[in-house]
Amino acid sequence: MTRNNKKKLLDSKDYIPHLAYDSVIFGFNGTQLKILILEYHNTEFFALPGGFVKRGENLDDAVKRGLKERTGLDHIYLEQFHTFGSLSRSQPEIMRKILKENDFELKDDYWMFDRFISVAYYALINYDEVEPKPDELSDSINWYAIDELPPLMMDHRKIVEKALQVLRDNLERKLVGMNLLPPKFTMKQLQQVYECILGEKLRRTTFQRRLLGKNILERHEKLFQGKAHKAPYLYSFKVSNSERQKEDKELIHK
Amino acid sequence: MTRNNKKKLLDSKDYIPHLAYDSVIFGFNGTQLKILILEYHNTEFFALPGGFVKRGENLDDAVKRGLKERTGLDHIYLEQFHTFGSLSRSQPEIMRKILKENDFELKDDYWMFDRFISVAYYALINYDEVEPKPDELSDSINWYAIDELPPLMMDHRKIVEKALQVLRDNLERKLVGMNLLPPKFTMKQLQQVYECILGEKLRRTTFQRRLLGKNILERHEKLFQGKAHKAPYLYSFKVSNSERQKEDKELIHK
DNA sequence: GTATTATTGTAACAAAATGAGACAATAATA
DNA sequence: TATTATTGTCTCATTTTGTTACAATAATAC
Repeated sequence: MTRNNKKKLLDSKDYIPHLAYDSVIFGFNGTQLKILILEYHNTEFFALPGGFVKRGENLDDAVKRGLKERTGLDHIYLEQFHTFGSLSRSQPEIMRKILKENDFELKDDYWMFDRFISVAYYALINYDEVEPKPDELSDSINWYAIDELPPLMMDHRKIVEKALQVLRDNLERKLVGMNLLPPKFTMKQLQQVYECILGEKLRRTTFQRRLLGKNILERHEKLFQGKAHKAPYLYSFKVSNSERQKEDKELIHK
Repeated sequence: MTRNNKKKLLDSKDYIPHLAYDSVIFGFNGTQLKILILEYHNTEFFALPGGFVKRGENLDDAVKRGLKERTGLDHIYLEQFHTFGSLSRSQPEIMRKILKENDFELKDDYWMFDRFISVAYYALINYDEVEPKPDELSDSINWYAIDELPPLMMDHRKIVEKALQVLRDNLERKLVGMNLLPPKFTMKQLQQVYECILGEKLRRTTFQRRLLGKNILERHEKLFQGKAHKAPYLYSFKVSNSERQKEDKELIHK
C-alpha cells in the first residue's frame, strides 16, 4: 500500500461514539504473570488491546469479538472491572498520530478524535494455547511480564494496575488459577500463580494444606519430569472452566 | 405549565450520547438497609436516580453532581461497580412515555431514545442527614427497604442486585459501616448494618471481639437510652470518613 | 431502698484455621 | 547403592473463631 492509496477509516455510523473498551489479557508462562501489549506502527506507542462497540452489539460481545480476533480463542474467561471516564484520559493527538502512521486518510472531525470513555475488562487465558496476532494498526503484540512493562500510552498503566488490584481481590473467590493454567498442573505451578498475583512468597506446606482442604482439586497421575527427586502429582479443578463461568454469571444476573 | 406550553428538551449538544449513569444510594435507618427510588410523573415507573454526562465533565463528577442535586450532600462515599451495556436494556418507549407525561415537546429522533450504556455507582450516606428532593421529571423520591422494593423499570432490579453483591464483598475491606452510620454509634447498630448487608444474623460476642480486635474503633462515652439495662458505649471509626475515602482513591490511582 | 429485667462487656474454654518446622518417600543421578 | 532435590504429610505451636457463661449496670417495679 502506498502513500497515495490511503486506507478507509472506520465509519462512525457503525460504532457507538465516545465509547471504547480496553482489555488486560493475563497469561502465565510457568514463572511469570504476563499481559498482552501491542505496539502501533512507527509510533513507539505501547497500548492495551482495545476496540469499539458496534451499534447493534452487546458491550460484552464487542469485547469477546476483539479477544477472538487477537487470540483466536473463544470462551475466554472475562471480567469487567472498571470504567474509565475522566476527561484527561482522552488525547486525540495520539489517535491522530496512530492513524497517520498507518496511512489512513484523515479528517479533522473524525469520531475517533473525540473524547472516549473506556470500559476495561481483564481476561485470563492459557498462555500456551495462544499465538497472538497483531491487527492492522499494530506492529506487534507481545507478552510482557507485569513488572517489566514498557511505558504505556494514555492511562493504560493505571488500567493495568487497577486490573491487578481487582485480580488480587478475586483470587480466592473466582478460582483464578483455573483459567491461567493448563487443565492439569502441579501444586507448585498453582502456588506460583498465586505468588505472582499476590506479589509475595507463600509457605509451601500451608498452601498445599489449604488448597487441598477446599476440596476443589482432583488428584491425578504423577508427573515424571526427569528430575532427581520425588515426582509431584498432577491436579485439576473439580468444576470445569465453563461450568464455573456459568455459575459466576448466574450469581451476577440472579 | 399548560399542555400548550411544552418544556424544552435537554440539548444533545451538551451531553455525551448513549452514555448514562445510575446510582444505587444506600442508607440505614437503624433497622433496615434502604435505597432511594424515584417515581416518574403519571407513569408508575419506579427507577434508580440517574443522569447523563456532560461533554466537558468527568464521569465521576457527573455522578457527584446528580447526587448533590438529589440529596443536597457533598463528599458522598461513592463507588463505581459495574457498567451495563447489553442491547436489551434499552427501551426507548419507556423514555418516550416519561417525557410525554412530563409535557416535553417530543421529536422522533431525540437522543434520549437511542441505546444507552449505563455506568452504575453505589453511594453510602447517612440516612438522617438527607431530605431527598424529587427532580423535575419525578413525583417522588423515597427510601425503600432492599427487600421491599417496588417493581423497577428496565434492568434497574439487576443493577440493585449487583450493587448489593459488590457491597457485600466490600463490607470488610472498605469499612462500609463508617459511611452508613452517624459519627458515633453503638456496637449493636454497627452489627445491624453488617447483618442487613450480609442478610444473616451474626453472633454478638464474636462480632464485638472481632471488630474491637481490628483496632479501627475508638470508644467514647456511654449512651443512656432510658432503658432498664446496662448502657452501651458509643464508638467511632478511628480514621475519619474523608481520610478513608482519600486512601481508597490513592489505592485506585496509584 | 431493694429486687427485677434486659442488655452489655468480657472472660473462659472448645474447635478450627494457620504458621513453622520436621521427616519420610521417592525419582533420577553419581 | 549412596546422594540429591523435591514432594506429601505429620506434628506441635499460635492465632482466630465458635460457644457458653457470667458479672456489671441502667431503668423500673415494688
